[in-house]
Amino acid sequence: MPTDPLSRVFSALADPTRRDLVARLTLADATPTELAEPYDVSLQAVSKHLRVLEDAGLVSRRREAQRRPVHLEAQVLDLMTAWIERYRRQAEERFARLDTVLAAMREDPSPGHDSSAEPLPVATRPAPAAPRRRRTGGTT
Amino acid sequence: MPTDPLSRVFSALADPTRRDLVARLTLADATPTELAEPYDVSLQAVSKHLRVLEDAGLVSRRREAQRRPVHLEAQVLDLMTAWIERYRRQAEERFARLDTVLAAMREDPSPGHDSSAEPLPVATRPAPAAPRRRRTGGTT
DNA sequence: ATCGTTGTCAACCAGATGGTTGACAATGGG
DNA sequence: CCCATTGTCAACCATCTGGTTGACAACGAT
Repeated sequence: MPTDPLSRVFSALADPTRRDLVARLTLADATPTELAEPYDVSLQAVSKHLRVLEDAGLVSRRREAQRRPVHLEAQVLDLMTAWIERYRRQAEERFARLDTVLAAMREDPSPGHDSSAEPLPVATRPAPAAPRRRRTGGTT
Repeated sequence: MPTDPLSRVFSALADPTRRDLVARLTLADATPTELAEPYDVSLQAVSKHLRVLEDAGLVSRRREAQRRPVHLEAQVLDLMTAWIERYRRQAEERFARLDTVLAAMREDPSPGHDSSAEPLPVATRPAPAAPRRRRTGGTT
């Protein structure tokens, strides 16, 4: 229930219909009936989808006579972009670091370290708690 | 089942534990046991999470003695970024267009329009109350 | 005042999801 | 050869999800 915001956004966009709704709402606000028109499901179903999007902060609804136009709140997308980019970048850096280490090893092959043959001590270190023993690693 | 790739990726990242797994894997490959260590769930549960991530193409597993190191495949993140950015940009363009229209209206207040107080006729048009037919039953 | 249109709420159902425990496959160390 | 370690598979369970239908709330029109 009190699912964190990021989970809600990802979850909201994990459905093709909801992604399509978002896509269409980038073009213009629209009412539930209009939004439902192209799909082969009941208006109620679409209403539920809209609720999910609203709970995720992706859309807002205002009241306007009988209709309730839905409006896209695109800023929330930035939340995801931020997360994704952060870790994509981090993954890239890891590769860069790994290259560096490999290069260094090639130049100075002094593996005087414990025989534990940790091949990529910097970039590959997994977790601190585990009985790290050796990591019979392939040199990739 | 044959859920589309994008849905699988979004869905995979809609879980905090799985996002954390991804985050940690940006730092280094790791085995399931190592990955499971910080969480308060069984190894089997983590194994399931990893399967979800694998099905989404976010990680790969290789075999290495008894262990199965998990490796992050960060490219897949680009899939999401592409989707998000596309529609974020589209939403922005819509705002830009809207500004243009508003500016034009200010310069050339060609009124005559019914006083229907539709403040944003172009970009916001939720539709002219068209006699949209009801969603007659199933298009099997 | 009543009716038609629009949309939400409620109850219900089938299937997916996340967790559990127990069994067992795979592999290297003794 | 046997066993300990590592991880997956299988069955089971509770909950969430997306869909349905039916009722009804809100509002404008007549």
